[in-house]
Amino acid sequence: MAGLSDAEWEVMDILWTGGDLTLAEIRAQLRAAGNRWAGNTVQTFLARLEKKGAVRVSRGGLPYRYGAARSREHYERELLGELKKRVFRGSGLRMVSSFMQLEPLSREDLAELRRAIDESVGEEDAP
Amino acid sequence: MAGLSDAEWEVMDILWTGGDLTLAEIRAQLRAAGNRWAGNTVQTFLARLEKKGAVRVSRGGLPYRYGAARSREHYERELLGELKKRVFRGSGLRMVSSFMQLEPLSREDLAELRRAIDESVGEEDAP
DNA sequence: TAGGTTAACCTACAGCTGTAGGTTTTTAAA
DNA sequence: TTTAAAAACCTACAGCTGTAGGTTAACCTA
Repeated sequence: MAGLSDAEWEVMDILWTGGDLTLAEIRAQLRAAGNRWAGNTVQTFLARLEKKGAVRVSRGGLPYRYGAARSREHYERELLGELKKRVFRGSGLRMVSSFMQLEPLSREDLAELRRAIDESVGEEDAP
Repeated sequence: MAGLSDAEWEVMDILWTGGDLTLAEIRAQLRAAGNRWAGNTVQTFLARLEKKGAVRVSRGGLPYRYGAARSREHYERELLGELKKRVFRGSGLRMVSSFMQLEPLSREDLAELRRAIDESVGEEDAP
């Protein structure tokens, strides 16, 4: 209902790092990231994103300024939750370990991950 | 190009556990799993899945039998790879740790995960 | 063998997505 | 003040997705 499409993620990625931007600024950043859409394409996505509640448009003065209305984490959570349910039949462990099997992490990443786990366990132990 | 949609995952889930099944068997298993599609809906998805190369249809004798043409891992790999690139800007660590933050695992799962990590590290150390 | 039940096969249709092309309006510059 | 550029706004269209409804063909049963 409220998910983002591939192309919409690309636009939101700009907005999540950039604050409130004009169309020109968004286009410039997309180009810098290798994107080659025609100008109107971006506008279409911005309109759709506003309708979905993902983008907020400041209409005081032209050109308008576009900003993210919800955090990246919000959409990450949503996406990962759906993925977990749909593909990994509700098991977070299956998901994480499948991922680690299929896309092996470097030793440094593994070390960091273990730190994160230890932290998690620590939190659970806390009151 | 070759990804599965939500509904298609649901159908494939049956085929990945069931071997070569008839339509009636597939329908029964879907019903057992709580699915309420009309009969033809399943057939539509089977046809689309065959066209995509995900399902193999044995046409020797009626009723036909349907089976998975590619492994679940194949599609998991594809999906997670895309997710990693699109949403986590190529960082597996970011993906895994985001996931763990957003959908906390139980202590047992964390312990198991740590075992898996240790194993991974062990493998890396090997020749 | 005629009828009912399945399954195969064909068709449909609305909403979402990728990807724009026009048209109008506003603003800044000449 | 005419004019060009940018941006806003409207429209389009094909392919994918969810969700079926008809029609035909084949098999089982009475």
